Amino acid sequence: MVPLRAAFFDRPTERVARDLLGRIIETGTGATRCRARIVETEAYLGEHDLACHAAVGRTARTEVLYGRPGLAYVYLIYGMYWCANAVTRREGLPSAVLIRAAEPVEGVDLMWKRRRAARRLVDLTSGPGRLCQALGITGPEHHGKSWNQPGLRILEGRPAARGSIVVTPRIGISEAADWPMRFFVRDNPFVSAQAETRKFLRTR
DNA sequence: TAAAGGATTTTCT
DNA sequence: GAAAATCCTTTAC
Repeated sequence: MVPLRAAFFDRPTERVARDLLGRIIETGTGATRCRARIVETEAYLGEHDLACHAAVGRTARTEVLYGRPGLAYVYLIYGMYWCANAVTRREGLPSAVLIRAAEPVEGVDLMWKRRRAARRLVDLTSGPGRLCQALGITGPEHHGKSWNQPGLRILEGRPAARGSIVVTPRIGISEAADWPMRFFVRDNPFVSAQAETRKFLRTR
């Protein structure tokens, strides 16, 4: 399978977020290779977007967001979990897509080992922290690296059909004006079980 | 099923 | 010192 190239990520962030649905995220090589089909993403648009880490400007933490399209922005959340993003748009424009959920397609045994708390299959990769744990993505190992290299890749796969994609408005899940746009595959069981998503699915 | 609280560390006020 | 692009467990209805 073919990895996505930098040009894929050098486009408006919302476009990249939508187009990543159905693509294959891959970690490891040989016996440790794991693959999963991306089913949920979020768009963080830039300094003007209060939901985006780059809203605070250029700091040590946000430096990678200003980097080349196609880099991995990996950060620690709540002191415990890693979250993985793909940097979008040209160098100097700080924006990224958070990969929130995926559907395991290869290396599932290893995912079960890494996700000790998981009881059901959907617990493996339904959420940004869970996904990183299942795939073995960490800041020390992967932050600032390219998504197009052995051991850390996003492959072309087959993009999700347009009719199967749901896009939430920035205002629509919660009242917060700084809520990000969320993109996901309709009715996919791996779409994050986060309360706001469930609420949105019920009321639409 | 839902709501609440704890874990744990970095970042910024 | 508080909040954070989260997850897990416990407790309550």
